[in-house]
Amino acid sequence: MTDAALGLVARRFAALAEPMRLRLLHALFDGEKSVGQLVDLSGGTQANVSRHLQTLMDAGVLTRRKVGLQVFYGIGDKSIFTLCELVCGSLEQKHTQHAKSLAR
Amino acid sequence: MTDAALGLVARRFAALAEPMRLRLLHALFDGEKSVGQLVDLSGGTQANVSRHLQTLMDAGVLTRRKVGLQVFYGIGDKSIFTLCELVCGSLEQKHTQHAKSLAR
DNA sequence: TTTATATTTTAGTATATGATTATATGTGCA
DNA sequence: TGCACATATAATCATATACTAAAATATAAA
Repeated sequence: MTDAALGLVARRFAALAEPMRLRLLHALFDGEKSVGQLVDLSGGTQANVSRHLQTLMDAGVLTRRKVGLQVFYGIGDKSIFTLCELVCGSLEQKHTQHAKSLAR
Repeated sequence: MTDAALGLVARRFAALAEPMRLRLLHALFDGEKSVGQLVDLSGGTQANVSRHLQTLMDAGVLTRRKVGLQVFYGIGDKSIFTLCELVCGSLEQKHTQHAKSLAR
């Protein structure tokens, strides 16, 4: 593992290490949406949503499509789905284990 | 997706969003190691390695076993393997695509 | 061209986090 | 008990990043 490779991997994970960005990704799971739609869905401010979308773009996670005044973002890297599923699954498992250990 | 859940997932990804921590995890892929061994393998300082190991512990990623003076850490959450493989695979793909587009 | 709309960018501030140095804790052994 | 070793913690500083408000850009329509 070279330093460069480790840096790239870290950057990819860092892109996913933010609740608002995860919320945006989650909103994109069922297809691409405009910035305005994402603002409504996420409840964030327009500027903040735009900035987070840019961060995700830089990380190579999203696609971007301009249509008139609007910009549509979508999930460009399908590994994102599996990544989120894996983490959610692992956390759920921990959660149920914890619940069981309390019930015992 | 609740706020709490998003926070947990973000925290998990944040644990992996650091080159030094990835280096430590990589060193643990073939089995548990003592802090001293990890210091040697990673090239970091003792204090820094210890701190990062604690961060990974807090994230629920590692196991910890004390033997005499030494403390052995290991990978406690197997989803880590798949997570790293997925990201590496995705980045490799991007890299080769980029190389091909240059050669074209 | 003017106006309105959607998105991006910039500047500033607050907070979080990583690295370093020094110190503390804990454990085995003489 | 006292010393040596392995690891952990504390304090500090520097850097990175998130959020906010304001201004800038870009495009469509009047």
